[in-house]
Amino acid sequence: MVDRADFVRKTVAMIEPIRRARTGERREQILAVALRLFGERGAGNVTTRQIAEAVGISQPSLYAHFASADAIAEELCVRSFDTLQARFAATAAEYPDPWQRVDMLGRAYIEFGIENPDMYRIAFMPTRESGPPPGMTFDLAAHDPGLAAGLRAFGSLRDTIAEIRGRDDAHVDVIAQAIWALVHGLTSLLISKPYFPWAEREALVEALLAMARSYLASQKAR
Amino acid sequence: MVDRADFVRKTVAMIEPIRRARTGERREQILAVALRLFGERGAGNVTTRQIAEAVGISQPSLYAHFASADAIAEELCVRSFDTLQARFAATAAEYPDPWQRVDMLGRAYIEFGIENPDMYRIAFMPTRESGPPPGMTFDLAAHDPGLAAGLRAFGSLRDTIAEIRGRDDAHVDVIAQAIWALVHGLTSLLISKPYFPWAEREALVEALLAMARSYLASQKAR
DNA sequence: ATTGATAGCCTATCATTGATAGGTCATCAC
DNA sequence: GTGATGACCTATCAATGATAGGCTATCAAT
Repeated sequence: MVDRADFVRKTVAMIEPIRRARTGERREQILAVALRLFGERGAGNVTTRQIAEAVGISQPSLYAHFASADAIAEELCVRSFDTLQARFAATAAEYPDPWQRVDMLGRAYIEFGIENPDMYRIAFMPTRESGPPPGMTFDLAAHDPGLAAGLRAFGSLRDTIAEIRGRDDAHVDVIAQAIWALVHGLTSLLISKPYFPWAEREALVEALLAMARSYLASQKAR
Repeated sequence: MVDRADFVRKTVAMIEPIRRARTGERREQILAVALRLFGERGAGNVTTRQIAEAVGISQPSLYAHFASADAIAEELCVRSFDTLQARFAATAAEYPDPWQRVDMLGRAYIEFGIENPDMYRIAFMPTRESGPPPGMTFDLAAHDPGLAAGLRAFGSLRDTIAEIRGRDDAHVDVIAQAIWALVHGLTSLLISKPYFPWAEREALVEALLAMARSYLASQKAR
């Protein structure tokens, strides 16, 4: 199987004139191919050899462009979450009412996760626990780019909660993190258990966001 | 490294009289060792050779007791969730008031996840999406024992919601699943992002459960 | 045009991993 | 005893991520 693919690649290389990709060009090509394969077979079922074959280069050549196999997934993940951030920014701009905005941010988040299950999985459902080695609690982002990208998006939610609760409220972080947990919970379950007999998705989303709303409302009344 | 461990095992085997474990005995021993190693290094960082070495047998011998490496983790996972079910049953018996019971079930769930991060990860944060092959939507449990075990526990929550909302309320499933998503969200995030600057855990738990409570209360008032 | 450096690519090869094949032998029921 | 069972072993696979070391297309500076 691999030998045959390798044979094809070599044969093509003999017939076609040798053309090398320009700096950065091949790198983008690898990312594009990897993204496609991730979508087709799931991120966990794609090997470096499959990527290399699809690109048309040898497997070790990948390492000239990326430090490791994970680095490829990581970069795709960061880029993917940058689009979430953009979506959040657009949503925030569209809904001046912070109450409505929280709702729409939550929906955008869940939607993003469902549309990009592989990227979401890499960022927030890692196999191994991520994070810096013990004793290094600073610079978390450098050790978990996926988290860093996700959190830039998370900022929009936190700002909106601050707008509702007042910027000085020490509870803002608690509420923002709780709402994050809430939307993450549904998103990750829908991704990891697609065959579960779920209730209608819209009803679930609405119920969860209603929980957040009624909590915020009850807190406001105090 | 492996050679040395192998040498030690062989030497011991030469000195000690050959003693074979009785049927079922070795199997339990393997599970116990695997559980310990999972806790020490994380479930994803334990290899079959490490387990075999710790048990004192050769790596292929594991396959006389388990069909695959995953099967070991799977069995531990099922057993682990059976303890959650027991905990749920005890909690349900202790709190006759369904409102209070929902609260305590949620707390028990989160606690369980934090105390058994590896088992929780295996059951609800799989690397690949679980489920039956396309076209086979029945008998989900047989294809995902971890989920099956978890859902037996989930039943307690659903029953409690039914007690609050009335058994005929079609919304019971939506609410129960939403609350499940809610507690799962916090649990999985605390497990996968332990280094994140979380707010105080108790405040987060309380905020999330308060969200569920105020939603249930607002629904009741209608 | 020549040259030197950069970088893209290759072949060969590792170590590690989960898993299988086939044989040996302790144990136990009869 | 004796045969069946099954626990165990050695040898060996194929697949995977990764590294070592060499070749050469490309391009800027001379």
